Amino acid sequence: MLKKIDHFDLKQIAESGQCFRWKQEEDITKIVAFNRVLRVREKGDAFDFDCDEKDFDDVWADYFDLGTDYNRVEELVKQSKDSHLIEAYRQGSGIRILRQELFETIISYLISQNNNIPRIKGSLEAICKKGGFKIEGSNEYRLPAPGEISKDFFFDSSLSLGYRDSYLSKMYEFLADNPNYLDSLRKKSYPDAKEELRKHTGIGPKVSDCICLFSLHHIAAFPIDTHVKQLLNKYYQDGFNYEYFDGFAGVIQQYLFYYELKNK
DNA sequence: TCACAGGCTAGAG
DNA sequence: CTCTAGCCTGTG
Repeated sequence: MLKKIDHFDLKQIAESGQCFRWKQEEDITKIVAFNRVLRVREKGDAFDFDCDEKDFDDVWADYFDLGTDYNRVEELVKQSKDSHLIEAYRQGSGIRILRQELFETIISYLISQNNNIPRIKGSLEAICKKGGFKIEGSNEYRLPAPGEISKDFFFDSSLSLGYRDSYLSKMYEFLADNPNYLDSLRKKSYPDAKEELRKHTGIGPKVSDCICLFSLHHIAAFPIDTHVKQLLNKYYQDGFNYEYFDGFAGVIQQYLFYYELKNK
């Protein structure tokens, strides 16, 4: 089905560092999420999604954050008189903050610490394959759920997790014992969710913010990793005006982050 | 060889 | 409270 979507650029989103299970296959972007596989192809000024209307409305519209008014973000950026941000926005205005599945996001960002993107993707892929749960009608595997794996599952050097293996092991065990935990997280405010997530071994301020932003959609979250830290020192020596972007700081962070990586 | 990669923990001060 | 060594592993 064909859809026109504003502020939507597949390449920019794929390279914005939110998602580790998007794959580029020639002119098709293959998205693995919610235990499904979605193929998208650009067609002129529209996008061709290989799903029906109902699937799109039920699952993907929310995933792509179509309910958020990115025109308002655009106005905010343009009125900011922040020349660096305006340039960053010019190059990354097609970025959206995805609403990703909570469990998978927690696992992904536990792996992400002190790590690089290819290795993060490789670890996730290896975990999914080792789990062995194939997604119907595709060659992709879904992430095994808590309770579906053995106790020593992650202590396996072929997964390339390094010291993060015990973090994942603990998280899986915890969630298997606390089946309502994720729902309770979804109901919390941004500060409460951030604090709650930090109680787990392996989740510090940055990882917690990433989960809040890229899954729970707390747009005020502003994850500070090594690149954002550098960019803040470089362009915002007098301090970054978080108040001005109140409620949208996370989107702004994405524009700045994307620009920084792209022009390095 | 060595730093560093989308940080965090644990322990010292 | 703040500060930082050490941590798995792959890459250039």
